[in-house]
Amino acid sequence: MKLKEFAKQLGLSPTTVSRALSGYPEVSEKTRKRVAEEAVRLGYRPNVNAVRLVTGRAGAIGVVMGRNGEFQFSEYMSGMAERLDSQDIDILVSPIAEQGGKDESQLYSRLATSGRVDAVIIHSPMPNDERIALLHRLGMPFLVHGRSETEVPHAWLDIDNEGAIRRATSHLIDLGHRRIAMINGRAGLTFSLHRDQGYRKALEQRGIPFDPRLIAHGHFTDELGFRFARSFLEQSPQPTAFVAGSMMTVLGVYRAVRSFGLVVGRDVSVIAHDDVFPYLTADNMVPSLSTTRSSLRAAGARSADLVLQLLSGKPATEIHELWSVELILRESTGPVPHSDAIPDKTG
Amino acid sequence: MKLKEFAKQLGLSPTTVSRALSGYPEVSEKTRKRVAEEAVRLGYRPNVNAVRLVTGRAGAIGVVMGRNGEFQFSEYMSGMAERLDSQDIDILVSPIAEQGGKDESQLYSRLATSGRVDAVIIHSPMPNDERIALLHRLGMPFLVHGRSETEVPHAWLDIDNEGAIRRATSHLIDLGHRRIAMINGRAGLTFSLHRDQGYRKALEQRGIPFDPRLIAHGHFTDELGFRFARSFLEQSPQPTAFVAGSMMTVLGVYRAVRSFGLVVGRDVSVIAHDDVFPYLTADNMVPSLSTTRSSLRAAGARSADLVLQLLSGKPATEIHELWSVELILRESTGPVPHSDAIPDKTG
DNA sequence: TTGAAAGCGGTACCAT
DNA sequence: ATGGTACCGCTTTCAA
Repeated sequence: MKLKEFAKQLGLSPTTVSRALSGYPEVSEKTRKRVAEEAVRLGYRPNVNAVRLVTGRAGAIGVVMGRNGEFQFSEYMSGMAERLDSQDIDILVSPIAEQGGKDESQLYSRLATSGRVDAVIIHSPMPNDERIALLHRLGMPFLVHGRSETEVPHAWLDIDNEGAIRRATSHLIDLGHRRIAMINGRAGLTFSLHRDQGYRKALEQRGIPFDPRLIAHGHFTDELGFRFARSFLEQSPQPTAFVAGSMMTVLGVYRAVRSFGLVVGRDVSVIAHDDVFPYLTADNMVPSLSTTRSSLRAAGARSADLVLQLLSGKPATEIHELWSVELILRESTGPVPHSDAIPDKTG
Repeated sequence: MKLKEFAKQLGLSPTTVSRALSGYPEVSEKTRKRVAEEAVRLGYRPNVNAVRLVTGRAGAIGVVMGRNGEFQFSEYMSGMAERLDSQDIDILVSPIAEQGGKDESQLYSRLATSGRVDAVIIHSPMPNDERIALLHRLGMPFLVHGRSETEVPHAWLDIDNEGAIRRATSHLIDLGHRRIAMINGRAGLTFSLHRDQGYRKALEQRGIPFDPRLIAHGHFTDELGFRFARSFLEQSPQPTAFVAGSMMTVLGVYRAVRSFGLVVGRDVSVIAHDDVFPYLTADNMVPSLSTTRSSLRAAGARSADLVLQLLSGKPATEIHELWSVELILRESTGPVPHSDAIPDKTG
């Protein structure tokens, strides 16, 4: 059913019908109501492609997905979807090309110039991210999930990674830990850097020297969690605590600790960042896991909001949101067990 | 840059340029090459919305995401994205409405009648799935990831869930297990039913009575894996083996087994279905986990292929693909330990 | 308050 | 092999 046909059935002009459906004020209330009812009854829906062509709006937000299907992705997307449910806006997931390569910028150029999206959301930015410069140059509105340090103005939503890890590390220090190992995300990404900084600042505050042998970077996988944790535990002296980047990482860390005949929460403390997944929860781990927590789903929902604001004209420079992170202590963190623990006297 | 303007710069008509870019045969090779080069140089890209309007094709495939961000989602999407990378086809993730409610059918109607997608992919179908009837009625091409038992003709790609679980269960029986617990997916979904059938057939073949107290259904979460496994282990006699529906489930199962002071692979055997995730692997579990394995990423890629075939005119009734599943034995499965094991003499 | 008509940016039929 | 032009289905001036 097309507009013209639908209008004819109502005995109105396409113009009036279009206006009625779009909520223009000059249509009489009576007419508007009748049109709305009949549209439902007869199943009339505007052809989105015609609307998009004539209005110049795509009615879609682009999300570029990393190559290796990250487990965090669906949680974030669910949040976005939830928020956009009421709006008539689509989410476009882009077949992504190689990491940071030429292909990737081509992808963004294509997205921008072909008019299939009104805005783009970028994930896992780097401090000096090319994509940000590129999208800015192309004039495509975008939101950064995470942050960058580039001069280029950009809207962003991020969690306080530095603060979260600083508090987590400080807490471990308070418990008497001195050799604290850190299993962080991929090197070079802003959030990994922020977490590194949080870790180092906490040590610094207490005058504990930073030991590069106690820090590792890589994807958030069970396997890397295990391998890194094992290699740390092979050191002498052993670390007595771990700060892990994700729930998946922690699975590997727990296994590694057990494989050394040690007990998490007694011999070794573990704390990790939790993005809150319905299928894997910190409370249910044994022992239950102390975490820095921030809902990724909520971030997705809020991201959708912010993009909408961006599209309705709010300047990118005014869209900066930093979320604080909860620190939730459970059973996986405890005092240093051995007599060689040096109680802290400075704080 | 618009077609008209671009054509003028080349000293050609819009018609010729359009044809050259779309690879029509009647354009001279020389012209085609020049047009292609200049398009890159001047950055000309057809406005997709204009193209969509005039051709009637949306250039997008719709995927409806479940409400609760399932962890499998990103893996499947990655596969699709990988496959569609070369094509100029978008993936539209729909803000999903309630499970099977009116909202959901409205969502599909909207997708179908508004022309934003050329085809839709349906997940987690039920034996008599309303969505299938609906999409068929609406004339929207669709692929079912999984299967249904409806009369309505539909294209589908599925893995052999029944065969996989039958083999897994048979293997456990071969090892001497008689009380085998099954933690399956959500009740009512086709794949859960198929797995139930595989489980029951394996028992039947060996004359082992089916005990409804040994089967449970629910979401694939760590927590449910734990709770179900514990409640099974509280029974007397205890089950000596578990068939689990997913990698997340198995995390809970392992924990539950340990909480009873039992050892997986010695006191209790465990086997699970593995969709193959980069972040959580069967090989790395302790003990390593025996699995029925099938790549969800590959399924995503193949799904994209099949949808493309569907769109190029292949009848839905000719698109039926059933993938067999690998059975991979690792350390989590072993013979029944106790003397009360009754060796099987029938097979 | 309503309607007529001019596009939005392409594609593809019909000529040449 | 190339060009002129009538659409695709809708929004939005402009006029009534």
